Amino acid sequence: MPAKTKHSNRVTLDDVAREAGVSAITVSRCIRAPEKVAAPSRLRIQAAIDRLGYVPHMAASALASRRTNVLGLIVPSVTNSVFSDVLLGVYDAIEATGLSVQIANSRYSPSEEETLIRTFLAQRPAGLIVSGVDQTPTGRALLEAADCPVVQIMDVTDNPIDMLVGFSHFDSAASVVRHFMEQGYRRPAILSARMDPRSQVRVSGFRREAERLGIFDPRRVVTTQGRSSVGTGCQLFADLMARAPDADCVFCNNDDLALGVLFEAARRNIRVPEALGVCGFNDLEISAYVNPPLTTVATPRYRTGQEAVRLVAAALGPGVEEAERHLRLEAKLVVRASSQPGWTGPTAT
Amino acid sequence: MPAKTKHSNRVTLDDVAREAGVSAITVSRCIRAPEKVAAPSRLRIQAAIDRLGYVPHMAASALASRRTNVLGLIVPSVTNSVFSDVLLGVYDAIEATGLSVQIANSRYSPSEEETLIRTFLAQRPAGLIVSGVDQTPTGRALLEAADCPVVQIMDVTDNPIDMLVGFSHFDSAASVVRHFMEQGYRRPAILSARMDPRSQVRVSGFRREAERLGIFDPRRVVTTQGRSSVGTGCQLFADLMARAPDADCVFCNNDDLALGVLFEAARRNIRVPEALGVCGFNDLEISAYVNPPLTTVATPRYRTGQEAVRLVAAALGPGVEEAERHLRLEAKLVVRASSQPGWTGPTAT
DNA sequence: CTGTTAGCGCCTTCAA
DNA sequence: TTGAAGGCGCTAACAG
Repeated sequence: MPAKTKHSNRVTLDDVAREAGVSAITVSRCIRAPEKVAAPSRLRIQAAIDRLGYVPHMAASALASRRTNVLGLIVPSVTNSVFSDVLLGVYDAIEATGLSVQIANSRYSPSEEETLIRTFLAQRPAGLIVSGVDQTPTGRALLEAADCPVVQIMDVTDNPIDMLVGFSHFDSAASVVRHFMEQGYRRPAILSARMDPRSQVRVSGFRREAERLGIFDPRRVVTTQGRSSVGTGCQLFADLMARAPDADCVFCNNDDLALGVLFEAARRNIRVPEALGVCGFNDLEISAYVNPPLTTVATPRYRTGQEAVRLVAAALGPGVEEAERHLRLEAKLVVRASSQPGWTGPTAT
Repeated sequence: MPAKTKHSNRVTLDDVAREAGVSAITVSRCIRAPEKVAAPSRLRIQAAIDRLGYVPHMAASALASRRTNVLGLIVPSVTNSVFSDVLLGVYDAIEATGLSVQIANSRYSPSEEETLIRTFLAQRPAGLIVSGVDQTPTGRALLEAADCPVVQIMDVTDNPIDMLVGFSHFDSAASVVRHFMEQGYRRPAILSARMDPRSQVRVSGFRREAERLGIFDPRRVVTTQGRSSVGTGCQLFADLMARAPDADCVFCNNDDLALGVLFEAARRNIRVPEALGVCGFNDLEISAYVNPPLTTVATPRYRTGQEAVRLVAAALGPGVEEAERHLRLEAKLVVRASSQPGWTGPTAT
């Protein structure tokens, strides 16, 4: 039998095997489970690997073993710091698992998300993490049929696809309204950009609670389709002042917007929190340092990423208890000066 | 509902072929180059694919064709907005290419980066984008030996590995010193956190230019190993005030730090820009909106991501002209109120 | 335009 | 502890 002709100059398992004087499968074992290979062989193999600069071929490995170590992660945005914090949690948690993350960006588009779900599934991922609970029907069906663990994150729902790590946007928004009320504010406004499903839920949470307390006024709801940013916050606040100058406090659907409101209010010499209470959403790092420090809702973004990975890893292992599959985290109101009229001026932190 | 499924009931190309009454290779062609398949067959195949819910197996495809469509991207941080903007550019540019991005996070560690280079190479990526030009010798050797296009981004060097898209950190920093000088400041300070290679170059750019102009004072160089953040900016500024209260302007190695300085200065009733000129680096979105608006160096992050992908795509196609392989972008000083003593108070934007 | 023949590089199974 | 045989699902290179 003629020697197999090699069409590429790649170093393969066979090359290493020959170099080490063992068979290919032994090299394979030596890489995946070194303890199952005798020490002498192991040493020779390792030496051969180093000498030849062997790098395993993942695709071949995936094909033969029918599994990949790819954890797919679909987020609506890579720039939004909300999701970059989730990423951080994911990356930190992934280390212990031997999995590798692959991020995809749906740009807040359900149909793009569906395409990405397809793409990921084509790679037979070890697991999949998707953002939110509002997949398209087809996307949902694909995920339900997927033979890998699936985790929905950043929101809660009554009928998750598989596993879930999230918190209630509705409740968070409602708690902000109550906080304003407790601080003595009576004419709350809400500012919101890009109306993705979770933003919408926050808006309705705000509305419901305000209605319940008898302090809702539709004039004080200002939204835009544009993406959320500090600049948008300035703009929306200007719009609000034009439409409903009587507003005495404002819930911004995220911290970017709230920061914009703070800066714009400063320019207009509107005193926060005396003349205007401000509350954001997410608790970005900067929010604690602006003047006045921003009251906001701290969302468990890092932890969400971490836990999602943990759930996938657990599902890949022996068995998961049903109780573990749905993790409802808490988003906590962090009260700072921007919503406390009793505040007395800038102080060093 | 998920997991634990027996792994033999996958729909394969053969299943589709049988269903459509053609051979597997025809189905394969129909997916990759529909125009090379007769219309009737194509219709039957498409119908079969839909009926069976066929999803191609990437690993098998990669193995057989000896190529993947994975573009590996190694960044030192996923949360740093500098890199998330690069990501945005990458994602926007990738669409036209049919490639798929895979991000890895080196956490500013050269050795982690080396590991990631190995991991990526194991997947036979279509291309690789790495941050900076300071890979470990081994990492560099791996990349030089890689049989795929490699792009270094966010910095410049005389001997790039392969292709490059970046700008000069040294020159940028020097231009900031000159700007301060022109505005009448004479005792410049520099604040810097996490001393990654690019930050270091900026510090030396600042130092050299200040020395050249005869206004350098080592007391006014304040650095820390911690990661850069708004809080760190507050802290470093406090340190500076303790060490060298005579400083009349400060170059912050990035906008996070500068924002912290602005907020901390406000708390200390230090007037910017009259008593203190402030300049940041990167031009984050928020910097234009704070009070006073922040002078900073606008770095071409989005474009860097875009161009890097374009270079890879071009290298994958027919032929690239040598001239195209090294792209030196420009980082531009954006002068705003925080460094212009002539500024007269807050104004709406 | 379509099919046949061979692998791609690795891992599973089973035997030694 | 190690090895031999076979195949994972797909595609390059040729025929037809």
